[in-house]
Amino acid sequence: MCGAFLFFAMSDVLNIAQREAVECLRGPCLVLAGAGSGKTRVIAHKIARLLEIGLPATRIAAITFTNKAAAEMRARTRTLAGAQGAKVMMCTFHALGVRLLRADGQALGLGARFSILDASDALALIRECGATSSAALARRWQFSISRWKSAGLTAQQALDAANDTDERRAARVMARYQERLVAYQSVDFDDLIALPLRLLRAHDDVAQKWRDRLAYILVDEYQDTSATQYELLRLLVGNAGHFTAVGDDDQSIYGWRGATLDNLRRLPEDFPGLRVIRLETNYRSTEPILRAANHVIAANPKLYEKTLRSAIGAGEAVRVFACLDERHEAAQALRYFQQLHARWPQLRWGDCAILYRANHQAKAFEQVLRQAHIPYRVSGGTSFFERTEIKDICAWLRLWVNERDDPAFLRAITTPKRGIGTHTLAALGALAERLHLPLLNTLEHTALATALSQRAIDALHEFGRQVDALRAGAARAAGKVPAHVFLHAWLRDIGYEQHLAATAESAAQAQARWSNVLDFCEWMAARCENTAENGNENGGQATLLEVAQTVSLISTLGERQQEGEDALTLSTLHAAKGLEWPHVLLAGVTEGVLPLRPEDAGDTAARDARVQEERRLMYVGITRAQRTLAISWTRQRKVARALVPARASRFIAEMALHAQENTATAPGDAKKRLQALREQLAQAARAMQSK
DNA sequence: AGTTAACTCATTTTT
DNA sequence: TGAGTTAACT
Repeated sequence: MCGAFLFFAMSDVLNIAQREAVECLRGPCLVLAGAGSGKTRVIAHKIARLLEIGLPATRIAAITFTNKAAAEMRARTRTLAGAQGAKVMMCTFHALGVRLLRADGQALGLGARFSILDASDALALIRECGATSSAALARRWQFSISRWKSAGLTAQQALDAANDTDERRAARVMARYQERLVAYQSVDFDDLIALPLRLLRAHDDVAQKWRDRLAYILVDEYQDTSATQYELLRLLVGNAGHFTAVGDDDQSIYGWRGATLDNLRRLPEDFPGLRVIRLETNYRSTEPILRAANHVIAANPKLYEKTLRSAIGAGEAVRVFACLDERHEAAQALRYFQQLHARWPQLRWGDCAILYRANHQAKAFEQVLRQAHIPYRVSGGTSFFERTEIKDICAWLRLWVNERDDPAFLRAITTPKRGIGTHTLAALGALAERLHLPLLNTLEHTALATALSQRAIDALHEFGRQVDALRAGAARAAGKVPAHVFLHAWLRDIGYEQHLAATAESAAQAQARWSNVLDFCEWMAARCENTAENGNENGGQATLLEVAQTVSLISTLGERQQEGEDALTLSTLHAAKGLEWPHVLLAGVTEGVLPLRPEDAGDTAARDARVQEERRLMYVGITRAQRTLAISWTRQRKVARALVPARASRFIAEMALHAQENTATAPGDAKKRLQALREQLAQAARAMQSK
């Protein structure tokens, strides 16, 4: 029985609900896809089906939240539908926004060659506009500005609506920030949603054009959409509403970033013809794990009734560890995984994960794992594109694309160092301001001769020449010279490797950074080669340019080195969404940690909302586990600097483990079950091979 | 420009 | 408590 189910799960045969979701090809469709219920499979099959009934690939769009998800979807679709599948537009909401703005931003006064500021670029600019040295204050402003923008407010409207001096100050910072963005022809992440929305609202012809172009839209992780994204979506699908939204209200964990379950609530009202299809068969986890998950989430109010059923069947009971403190917890965790390993020698560390609420909780685990020589990797951390060397290169690319990007200019002109200091830049800045010109266009101005030494002027001219070389070289190279050859030549020209050698703290660091730069070039070159097939009409000519224009939207370079590596994963619950492991330990399931300080939230309603989202976080954590799940909590927790007594999270009680836990299966028994499970897996694998 | 000393802030972070 | 960042000094 189990073997049959596993075989079924692994093959690409759809179950009844999945088939229903795939065949619902006209009008609005909501697929409520529980954890592990095969939603990516459904999306890929649905795209294949749409192509099959004759919809051109270029008229289908599949929208995701992460580039990783988009890449995964593309791979799955390509497998199913071949080259046609690869031509479907699969991108993030933000990348879609970029396309809309590049094509039609003119209507808003935005040229096609705008720069995209990532979160840290934007923060730096905001800080400058507010003339503050406090990072915390700047971050608060950024948060306020982000909220206002997402609500579609202008700086003036924000100022009018401001209630206190703090808000008024933030609104004034926003006004300056917006002016600078316009001057620099730059947009931030929020603009990538807010501006396309404004565009489509204000220009019906543009909206109509895109509605005609995008005949069918699929949205993944629909529960994570914000109000703005929903509005954009509504304008794009129009009244006919040929779309599929795939999501799970129980896995909505990004409320603090503007995601709202209202979008799920409103869907049946806004689209009366909505078909709602539930995927409730879970192909990932054993019964005890899903029972725990179902029990926990049952404590939340229901938006859509849904219960996960395991296709895998019986398994080991969920285990709970009470620990004294974080160190003890780490020691227990280590012992637990070592025992698993002893019981099951073939266990790979890559099959194991420790999940927790906040990043700092990783530390204790890292310590014990390092001591025990167990390989591990911590998910998250500084993303590839946040690294200085990559941001340096990106500054040059931004400047190449957009000559008005002064922040990029300032970064590029000082990396590598070329004897241009604050004095020279101040003179340049003053002149640029007087002439209302971008910094790049004042380099050659004769007026500089009076203020600066010949040496400084020569340095400026040399920089200008290098930027021109990048431009001209890129134009000539387009389509002829492979992108990486061109990029390497250019890096040599600006002497970037020497710059790294001169600025790094050690030779090893310089080497590591240089290899990151080379990886980055390789990555861009690879993107150039397949830009054409990613639903891009004007492929060929300007591809390196296009890649350069969108690098800000990417945070990771993809998993390459991890392939051969067998390491245990340490991850936050947020970062674990969408992933799965055979063996999972949920750590720090302590009241006050998960749920995290519910008493901090304002009134009762806010507190309830907080606990509900934390409960969904717990639910996400539980449903990451395939075979075994363990939970640990500590009798102490840190508040500020002090340790205070703590108790088990309310979520542990809600899991209703008593029956399973107290009659915990004897070790021998558990061993047998695990053995049986493994045999079933092997059987299923054999069955697939022989097929 | 580089180094040290003080200061700040601590939840999650797809783009 | 401790890391990470900034500011000031050399």
